[in-house]
Amino acid sequence: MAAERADAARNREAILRATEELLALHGPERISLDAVAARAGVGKGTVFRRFGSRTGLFQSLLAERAARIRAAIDGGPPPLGPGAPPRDRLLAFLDELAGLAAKNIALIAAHEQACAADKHQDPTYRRWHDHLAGLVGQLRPEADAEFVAHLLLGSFDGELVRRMTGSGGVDRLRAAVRDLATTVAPESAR
Amino acid sequence: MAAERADAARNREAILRATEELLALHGPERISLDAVAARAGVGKGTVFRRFGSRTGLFQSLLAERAARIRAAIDGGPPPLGPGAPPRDRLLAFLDELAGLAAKNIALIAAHEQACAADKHQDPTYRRWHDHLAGLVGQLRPEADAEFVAHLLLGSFDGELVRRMTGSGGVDRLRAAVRDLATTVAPESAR
Amino acid sequence: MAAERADAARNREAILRATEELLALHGPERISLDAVAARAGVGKGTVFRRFGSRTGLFQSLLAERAARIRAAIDGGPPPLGPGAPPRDRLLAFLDELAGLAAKNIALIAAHEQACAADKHQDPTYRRWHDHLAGLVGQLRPEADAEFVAHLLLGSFDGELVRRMTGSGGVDRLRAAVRDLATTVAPESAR
Amino acid sequence: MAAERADAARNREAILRATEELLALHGPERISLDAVAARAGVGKGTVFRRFGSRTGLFQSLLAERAARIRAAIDGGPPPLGPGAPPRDRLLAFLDELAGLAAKNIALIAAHEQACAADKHQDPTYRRWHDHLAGLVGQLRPEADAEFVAHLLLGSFDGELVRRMTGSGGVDRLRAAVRDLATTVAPESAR
DNA sequence: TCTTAAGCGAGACGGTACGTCACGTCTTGAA
DNA sequence: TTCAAGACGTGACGTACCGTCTCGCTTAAGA
Repeated sequence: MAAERADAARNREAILRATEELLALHGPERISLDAVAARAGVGKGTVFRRFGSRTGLFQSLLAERAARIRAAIDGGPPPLGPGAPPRDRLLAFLDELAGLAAKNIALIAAHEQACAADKHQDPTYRRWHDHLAGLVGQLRPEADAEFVAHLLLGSFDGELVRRMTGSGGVDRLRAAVRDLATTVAPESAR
Repeated sequence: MAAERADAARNREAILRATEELLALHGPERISLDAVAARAGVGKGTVFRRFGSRTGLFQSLLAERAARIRAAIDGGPPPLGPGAPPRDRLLAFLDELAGLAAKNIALIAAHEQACAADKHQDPTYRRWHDHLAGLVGQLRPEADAEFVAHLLLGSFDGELVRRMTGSGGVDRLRAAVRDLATTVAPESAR
Repeated sequence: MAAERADAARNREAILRATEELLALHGPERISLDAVAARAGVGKGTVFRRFGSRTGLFQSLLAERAARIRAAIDGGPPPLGPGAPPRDRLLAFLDELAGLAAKNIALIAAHEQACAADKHQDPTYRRWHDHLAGLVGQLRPEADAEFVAHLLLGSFDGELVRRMTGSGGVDRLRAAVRDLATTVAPESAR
Repeated sequence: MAAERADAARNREAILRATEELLALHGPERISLDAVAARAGVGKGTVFRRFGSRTGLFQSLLAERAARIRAAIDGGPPPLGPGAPPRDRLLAFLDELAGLAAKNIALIAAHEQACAADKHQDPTYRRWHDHLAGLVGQLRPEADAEFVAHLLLGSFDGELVRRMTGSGGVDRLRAAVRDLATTVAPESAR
């Protein structure tokens, strides 16, 4: 795999930035890829070459936003990173996701509508899910960890996040998620 | 309000049946309303006259499928209906939903993609949510009942249900939901 | 065949007018159907619904421009219409075409590039060709009338017309065509 | 001007041969330069470096096919070459073109669609046209030789040639062209 | 039973956004 | 350092499908 060409990288960046700006301006709805291309100053074909489809574009953008969390989980310091007890990691991770979701409501919403049925195929979602399932498996071996992990991630559904932060701010979301995690993994566990 | 004309009722029925058949045949993806209209043997305008939009069509279909549950909740015998302790009602309700979801995966998926951001506006969803939130509020007054109710309903996300029933059958889903409910509302509660 | 809907007719007209205007403004090259749609104030889908393709659009426009000639040939007064001797009809027809071509260079050029290999399928071209072939067949029964008719229509090739009228005006084209016709059908014939 | 490098010449040849083969295989339509490059076993950039554009490629191929005629006209033996009376040269030249066209229908068609509006700029076409115009000018000084020459070349339009040879074989085309030439330049002339 | 108008059915229509295609360019690596 | 390979940028094209609109017909209520 050769390195990405310089112009390709530049355009990739421009497209992602344009998408962000449009999300900020118009909300998640009806952001046409034509508009993205126009704002990025590239042709529409370029958008499709780079990202394959509407789905791919939003997946890439989400992956970018989530890169920091990903790094922290894989090799960062505890409690997010490896080394801390599972319960602490779980709480820290969900708290981190809550913060991310609250700051990226529009992106999350757009991502959801674009990815639709492929939600479970999205690399970022899978990573989060696998991480969660691993922790839940440790904390509650008798539970259906895969199922519980999906449900926990349901906390960051776009519409739900909008409602929660709309009345109560990010703190309401954080508290609710924390309470949920505490229920799933009571202090007695580990 | 005059009674629905005989032909109108007949067409309404034909459209719902055609939608079901297409869902069964092709899965939830890409069922165009043109196809629905064609299979129902009616014009496309009729579909929109009856159901308003793609969203409305799937909402109506879901409402139809959920009618039995609705009746049971509102006035049926315990434990689903009024009268039983909240914890029993919760478990019974979620179990009922699991059965419904497992039998209507394609419809659920189509409903999700059609309703997208309006999910929380759907009458059936709202009814389920309000019912759940009420029960959760009784069982765990300190929790964010609204939030928890949404999370619980996340169990019946189309893609998730497909995965669960795909490996483990409806029993896996039922067990997981039951376990979840038990966690949220431990026997000690009430 | 039901009558064309009122709005459809209005849009059809708007699209044709927009095409004309763009042809007049930018010449025959690179008139995108997006631009046509935008100028006509309709969606692109409408253009394609009405005219099927780029080819169909220009064919329709040409047919419109040629309608007068068509009517004159089919039922107008001599020498263009029926009744006059073939030689007179031939001369009159070619003269008429020369005038039409000179006034519609941009359209002709666009039509050519759009229709490309389908040139012989175009209804207007076919009508002209058949008319010419009929006359030639009468005037010179020994000749390959079909072939000659195509050749004569070659006089109105966009690029050629541009060159002829560019240096010599429409009169040069008219004279050359007349001379050609005289050669093909000398006065002695009929 | 340095001699063409050996590999460059080899590539040039490979590209022309690949183009011919694709023309023979798929007809004139939709031969993409990507396909040409792939079949020639070279990169697409090489095609463009050698021939400049799609237009240039087909022009070069046509020029190659027409090289024999070109040599015969410029310095070959009569009646094609210099020395014969204009009328004989005209007839011989058109007959030669008819043979060439009949054998290269696909190329001619591809050439036309590629060159489109630039038809008159093509070196081969210009050479033919100038040659014809010269002869016509001698035979019929009173005629618009430039115009007539273009018209005569219209005999070798791809679609027309296809039709003529399709029903009647190359002989029909030859006869029609000969008859045409006889009309333009009757025996009495010169 | 016949008339009539209100509602309904059918599908043509308008529009938006998507993804494709193939041309011509340009960067990168190899000779 | 020059040239080949092919990844890249581009934007027009045609398509799919949603929701609207019009027109002709059916139904049901009144005479």
